[in-house]
Amino acid sequence: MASKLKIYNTLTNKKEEFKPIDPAHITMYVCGPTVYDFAHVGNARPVVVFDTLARLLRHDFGKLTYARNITDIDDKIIEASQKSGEDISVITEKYARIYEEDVAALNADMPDIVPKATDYIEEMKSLISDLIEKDHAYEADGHVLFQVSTMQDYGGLSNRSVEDLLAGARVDVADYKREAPDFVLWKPSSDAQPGWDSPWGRGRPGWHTECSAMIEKNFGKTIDIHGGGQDLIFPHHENEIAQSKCSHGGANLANHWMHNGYLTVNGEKMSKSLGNFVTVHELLEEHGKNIGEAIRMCLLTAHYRQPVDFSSDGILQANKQLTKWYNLTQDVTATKPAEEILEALRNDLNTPKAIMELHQLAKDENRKGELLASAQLLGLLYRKFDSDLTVGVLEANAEYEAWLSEREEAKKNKDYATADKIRDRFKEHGITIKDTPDGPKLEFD
RNA sequence: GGUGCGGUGGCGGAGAGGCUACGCAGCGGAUUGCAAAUCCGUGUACACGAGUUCGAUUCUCGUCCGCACCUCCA
Repeated sequence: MASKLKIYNTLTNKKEEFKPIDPAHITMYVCGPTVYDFAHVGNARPVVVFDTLARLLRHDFGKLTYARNITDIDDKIIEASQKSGEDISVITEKYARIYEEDVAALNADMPDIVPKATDYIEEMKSLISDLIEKDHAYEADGHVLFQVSTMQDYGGLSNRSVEDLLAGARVDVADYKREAPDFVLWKPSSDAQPGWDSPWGRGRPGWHTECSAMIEKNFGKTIDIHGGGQDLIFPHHENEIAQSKCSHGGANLANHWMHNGYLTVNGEKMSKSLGNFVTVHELLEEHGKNIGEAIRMCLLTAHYRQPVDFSSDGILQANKQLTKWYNLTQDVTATKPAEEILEALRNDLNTPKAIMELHQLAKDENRKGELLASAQLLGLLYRKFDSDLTVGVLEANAEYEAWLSEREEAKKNKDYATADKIRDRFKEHGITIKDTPDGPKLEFD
């Protein structure tokens, strides 16, 4: 299918026409979580962004293979294990499961492939051997390091030059490194640490190695799209490129590199280290699973390369809007996504514009089917309508029921003083009563 | 210091060289016993300075400010 998709490519810092290697089969890889803790809303942003892109790609091209990895071997995990006394596999399996549940609540489909780092140890080892053979890597003190200066165009993704990196080393350089910017491909493990036998002794892979190995195994040398958060541009993606290119005779690892902006809190990046994070899990616990859709909508209200500021107010506002649309499309059958929406999305995934178009469609009596189909392309309005969609709607309760019928009675007798008194009584309980054509409804304030 | 992304109405947030989205809130009105919901109406905002142009908020340069990466981080 013909598509005029344009995406911003971090490699060139330009918006470019998307040129698939094989238009009949698109390949995309996105960096996933390191599973040792709950994912916060910032971690959820790439999930939602690339899930939305995946939906568009499937719509436009038909076949897409989308991979998102799970890092299940990492120093942070080892640390967590030593702290809690739990086995590493217990920790990683637990948090991988929670991650999948949380992400499902955001209506992000499971990727086609979810490779785990520990399933690719052999592939990583052969990549490392290959790099040593090609004189791009060297062994030192139980480590294997990639020698950055052996690659001429290192730094192309993040616009850094090897000279600058050599000159600007600010951190203490480990003494086994030949040069400051060299990075670890393999590191030794103590007996207490998990490790695998290798030609360089018992050890474990460095962080960047897994993605290169997984991509090669699952897709080959070059994929269409590689995605992740902006904080991965350097050093993670830069180093992936270095490893893969040097091993593959200069072939591009990915033709298009896409990076989403941060989720911020009061203008600052949401992050573990700043402590200003909110986990998806706790939001779901607090507001119910259905709030996941509102979180998704919030994340889509800003363009993916722009920062989006997190606030619970924003989520509630999104929820309100979704409820309106659900009401509007109650008896509607989805038809086809509107051309306006597709056009917006094909322009570097302009989701804010797409949402604006949803508002327009909502105004048009004759385009409800398109509204629904378009929203679903964005991963919204996917649930069957039911009256409990509203967050905070109360369960039936004998006492409240009694008050309600008392009030209905008063209303029937035009005894509005009593009716309003009962409304005030609800108010004191933090509940707002709303008379609708279907009878009174109660909502938490 | 290097690299990148930004500064748009009360808030959120698109956008294009000239036609100045959209949502929320606000205000006015319809409707409602009153509210809620709904519907109608209502707002010329684009950091600053210079330049290019018939015309710039949109292009160029400079200034100021914010955020981020350069160390683990989506």
